[in-house]
Formats: sequence, C-alpha cells, structure tokens
Amino acid sequence: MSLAHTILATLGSESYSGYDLWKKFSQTSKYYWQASQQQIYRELSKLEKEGAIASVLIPQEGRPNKKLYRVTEKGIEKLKTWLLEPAEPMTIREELLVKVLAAKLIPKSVILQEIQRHHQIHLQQLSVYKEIEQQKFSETSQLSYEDKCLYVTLRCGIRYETYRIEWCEEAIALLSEENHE
Amino acid sequence: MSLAHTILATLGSESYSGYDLWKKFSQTSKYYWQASQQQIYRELSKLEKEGAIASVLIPQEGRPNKKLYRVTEKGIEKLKTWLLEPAEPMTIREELLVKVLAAKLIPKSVILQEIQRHHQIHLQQLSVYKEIEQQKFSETSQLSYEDKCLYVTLRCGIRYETYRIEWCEEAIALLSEENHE
DNA sequence: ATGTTATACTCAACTTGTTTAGTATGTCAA
DNA sequence: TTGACATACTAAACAAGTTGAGTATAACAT
Repeated sequence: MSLAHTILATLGSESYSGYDLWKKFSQTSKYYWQASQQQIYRELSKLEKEGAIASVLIPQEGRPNKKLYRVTEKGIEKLKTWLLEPAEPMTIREELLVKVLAAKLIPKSVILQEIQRHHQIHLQQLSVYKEIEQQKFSETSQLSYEDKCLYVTLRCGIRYETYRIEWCEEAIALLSEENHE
Repeated sequence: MSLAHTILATLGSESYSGYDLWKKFSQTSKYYWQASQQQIYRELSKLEKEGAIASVLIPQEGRPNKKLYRVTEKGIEKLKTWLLEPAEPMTIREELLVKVLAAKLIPKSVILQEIQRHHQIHLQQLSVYKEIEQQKFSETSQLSYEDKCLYVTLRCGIRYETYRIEWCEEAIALLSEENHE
C-alpha cells in the first residue's frame, strides 16, 4: 500500500541503497512501517521503472557494489499527491489476541507465558525508543518543524510499546486470578 | 496468516454463516482481527476443503438460503496446534505516521486536520467499546475464565483506541506550536 | 581451514489482502 | 415504482506480503 510512499519519504532527505533502507526499516523505522528485504528491493525496482526514483551504481572496495537511490521530481509529485489524500486508520490484526480468544483450549500457563514473553519484547523495544528520544530529542522546544514531525512518529512508537506493555500486565493480572466462576 | 485460526476460534463457540462472520468481524471483532467479506468466504471454502470445518445448508424463507459452518474435530486440532506455537508481535504499518514523516512537503493545516480526523474516529470507536464493556463486563470479578479471556481482548481494544487518541492529542499540540527553529 | 556474520542484490513460488463485479431475494421509504 | 439498503453468496483479477533459494565478496573468530 504505502511502502512505496514510505520509501519516497525516506529517500526525500537522503540517498539510500536497498540494503540501507532495509536496515533503516528494520531498526529505527520499526514504529511506522515494516518491510522485508525482498519487498524493499522489489518496490525499488518498480519505483525506478516508473521514474519516481533514480539510481547510481557506487563501486566499492572490500564489499559488493551498491546502487544508491534518490527521489526524482516525479517521485516528489507522487508523494505530494498521496500526502493530500486521507489516510485510513490501519486495520488491526493481533495474533496474540486471537490466541487469547481461544485460550480455553490450552493450559492457562501457556497463554500466560506467551503474554509474559510479549511483555518482555515490548519492554525492550520501549527502552530502545527511549534511548533514541534522549539522544536526539531531549530539547523539544528547540526542534525545527521537520524534526518535530520525526519526533511525533517516535512518540507514537513509545506510546505503542507502552500500550502493549500495560495491556500485557492487565491481561496477566486478570487471567491469573484463581476465583473464576 | 491467522484469519483461518480466527475463524476456527469463532466457530468454536457457535455456528456462523459467512455473512454472520463478516458482520461479527467488522463489528465486535474489530479489535483483534479484521477481514473483508471476500476474504472470509474464500477462507471458509478453503477450510471446508481441508476438512477443518463443515457446513449445512439452511433454507430460509423471505431471504436467501445460507450455509451454517461448524468446526470439526480436525479443525479443533489444527487450532490447538497453532495455539501452542509462539505468536509474533505484529508488524506495525501506520499510514498516518508515514504522512507525518513527510509532512514538511504539504501545508501544516492538512496534516493537522488529518490527525484531528483520526482523533474523532478513535474517540468514536472507544465509546463503542466502552459501551460493550459496561453492558457485558461490568462485574469483572464474577466472570468465568472464558469470559475473562474475552474481556481481556476488549480491554486491548480500549487501550488501543486510548493510545491512538492520546497520540493524536500530543501530535496536534506539538505540531501546532508556532515557535519552530 | 572452516564456519559465521555482514554487506549487497536477484529471482521465483506462494499466500494474503484488495478491488470490482456479479447473482438473487426481500424490505422500506420517497 | 424506483432506488437504497440488508441478506447471502460466488468469481476473478490484481497488489502486497512471505518464504526460500541463490550469487558474490570480505571480515573475523575458532
């Protein structure tokens, strides 16, 4: 859907190779869009074919050559057009919730451990985001509008992890109770 | 991915037609899995083909006939096997965040209005969930384990909407500031 | 010397998800 | 009586996402 637009937006500020984009997407961009390496390479060749991005081959010593991509005027226009369209709230697909929904079929300890595991994962991701917040956005009042936009996406990531953590804690508390009817 | 399992879990407690499932998925099941009518019908025929569910044709007067589906033993086994596997935290894909990321390319008012619109949508969804909470889960201490599982999924929906609402408010506050550097 | 990890990219098969178009019946309001 | 809406389902093309295999180079540790 908007992987193409995410790539265009990312290439707007800096040039990236497919591999760099993948690393960025699987690390810092985790909180707004995730994509696999193959998806990114495929999208890049599609975008290049339609002229939204252009590449230069960078010969490298000691490691494989790479293709550096940049957005073209056409790509900027495509991005702008999309930006003016309304964004739909994303559809929710929570695998863990489906498991909770059918939890009566398996031992309680299994589902509790699974929620506990997710709790840990989200705690860890939260600490990564908070680290970024401290290092890059400690003085909020002095950010440019562009940086504020970036910061707002990070805040969403932080709030997302917090929501997941708090839900895990509530779920464990509720399901651990022994006084079921 | 787990649409099939969501269907199996749903059919575990009650028989549904494809149409009924679609209504359930687009109304109350909004907070754990969403699927379109076509996706549900396709998944149903696939599940029936592999023997995980079975159907009976219910002739109806005054309206088209319908196929009522129920889970088979094989379906229960399939579900149980899946329940014992770990669930991966779902990938995040927030279209609105990608727009915020590239917001510098369009007038500030456009993005602020869009966030405002999402704020409204989530406020409304939250009130729907809170209504369900009041009507079905007002006395938490007296719920059976099975109902507690259901309640925990609703709590996730409530927390999700709250997280979105609070983020929208924070984003509007931050981006509205006039003292950018 | 061998295995592992990291860089950097391509191809193909497959499953999911979306979009659009149908078929058919009945209710209700303008 | 015409159109909109609700029920109930089917089909098919297309886009997006996943999984697995493969090519190639170089650094680093065992």
